Amino acid sequence: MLNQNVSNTVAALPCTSCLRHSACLGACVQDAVGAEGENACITTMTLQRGQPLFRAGDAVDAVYIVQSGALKSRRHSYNGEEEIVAFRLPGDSVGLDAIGNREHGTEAVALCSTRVCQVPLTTLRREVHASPAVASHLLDDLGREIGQLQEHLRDERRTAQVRIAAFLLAQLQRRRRLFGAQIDRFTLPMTRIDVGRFLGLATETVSRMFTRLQTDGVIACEGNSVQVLDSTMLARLADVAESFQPLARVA
Amino acid sequence: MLNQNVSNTVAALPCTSCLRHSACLGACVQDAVGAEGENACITTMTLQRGQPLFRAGDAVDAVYIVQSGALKSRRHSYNGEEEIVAFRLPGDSVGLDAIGNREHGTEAVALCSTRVCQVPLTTLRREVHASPAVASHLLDDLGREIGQLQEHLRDERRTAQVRIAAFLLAQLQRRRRLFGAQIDRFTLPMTRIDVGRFLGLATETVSRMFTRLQTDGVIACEGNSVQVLDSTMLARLADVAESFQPLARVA
DNA sequence: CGGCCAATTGAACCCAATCAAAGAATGTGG
DNA sequence: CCACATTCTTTGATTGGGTTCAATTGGCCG
Repeated sequence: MLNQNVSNTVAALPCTSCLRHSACLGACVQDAVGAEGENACITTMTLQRGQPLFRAGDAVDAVYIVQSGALKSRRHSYNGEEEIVAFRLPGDSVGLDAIGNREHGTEAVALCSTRVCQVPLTTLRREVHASPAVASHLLDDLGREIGQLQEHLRDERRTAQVRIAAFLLAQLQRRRRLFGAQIDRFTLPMTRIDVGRFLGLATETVSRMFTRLQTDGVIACEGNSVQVLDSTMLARLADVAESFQPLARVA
Repeated sequence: MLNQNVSNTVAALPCTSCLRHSACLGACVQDAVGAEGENACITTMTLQRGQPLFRAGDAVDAVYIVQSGALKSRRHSYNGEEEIVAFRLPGDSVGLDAIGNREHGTEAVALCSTRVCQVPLTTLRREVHASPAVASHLLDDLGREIGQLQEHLRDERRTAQVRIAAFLLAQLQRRRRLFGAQIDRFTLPMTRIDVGRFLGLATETVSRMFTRLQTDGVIACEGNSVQVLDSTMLARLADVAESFQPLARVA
């Protein structure tokens, strides 16, 4: 969509200009480092659509935080097909999944014009020891990463419609957390193809589920802009849809 | 199977008696703490089959390392069905997925008589700051946790037979890494039901795939003891089975 | 022995993948 | 600015793999 010719700029912008400052690992590191080390620590860069932040096999030398835009973390299966492991939205850390490794196992690609904040790994490792706040923040982000993956595993047993509903809700919930507005109307930064490769569904199935949700009056969408008309029904589809039975809790 | 009446014993055994000492996070912490704090730091406990190490909702106050036996990390879906997130084998950390949270989101249950080593979270957090080795080890274990979850996500697109083959290989490879023997013959600590709830398959499908692998001469199994007859074929089923096509690598 | 649980096998059904094709949207080059 | 190319999206028809339902066997334990 917005495919301006923005080059891969690296600037020493102050991280304090970031909207997500309070919840940002990078900002936390910067506070620990102190103002004097500002320029040596945090840098920002802008990626255009399709541009990789890092590739699989690249050395792990930094962690990134999304300031605006969106990325997908992906890898390729043995037959060469794209598998999307996670979408990275503003406030998310990128590259944490390679911590403990020398090389990245996945690659991160911008879905649209995207600004990220870079924290060198040497700085991060140093501050983990120096600052309890940084260590705590890092563990929080890692825990979030694990939690999201575990949540994603739920999809294994779900039907296509439930997966789509849960996916939309996840997008909603995360956006609700980040901002405080635009709850019922937002724009998906990823294509239907991306959604399919994230959820393990064929593109056609994704499309069909979107149209079904539309005909059922749950959502209205035009292209990638989605409006939630009946959030109650959407939540019911995502959660309770599986438990219309008396639901006896297992001991 | 082996369901002796072993009670939940807590003893101050020295961690050095553990076979997996070199690769164990707990041992690493103990080295950092020093010998004098030995008794106050690391304790071991034995669980019998079905006994929980911790439950969902429990306060996160320790991390555990499996010394012998096996556990499953599970939770319950909205309709009350068991979802198995991971199996924990000797050398694995248990409870790391809740780091960054106050409460456990999953519960860990022993699959058989199991001995685990307990590292209090206060000790761990303290040593993360004090010892670079502990910090590095912790990040390694967290990275492994994330890597396993990402690997598990592959299953989404795979057929039942490929899932089972990959599952057996994962068990094999991990056991091969841990010990140095029993490569082609081993005993699965989990039931077919557990395998199904881990892989997102019906129990009947798991059973069918096992019998198919048997009739194809890939494995021979009697109960939970599995013997791999044709490891090449097993690996081909798990990996290459998806790419009998000319396989054009995506750019 | 009877009850319980795990495992196995068969038959019918169902959801999602696949194949096929056309339309919409976006970007490119003349 | 328009024609063309490419990618994305949508819809229909068909197929297939896995679930579901159902029945049977075998082991373990009270």
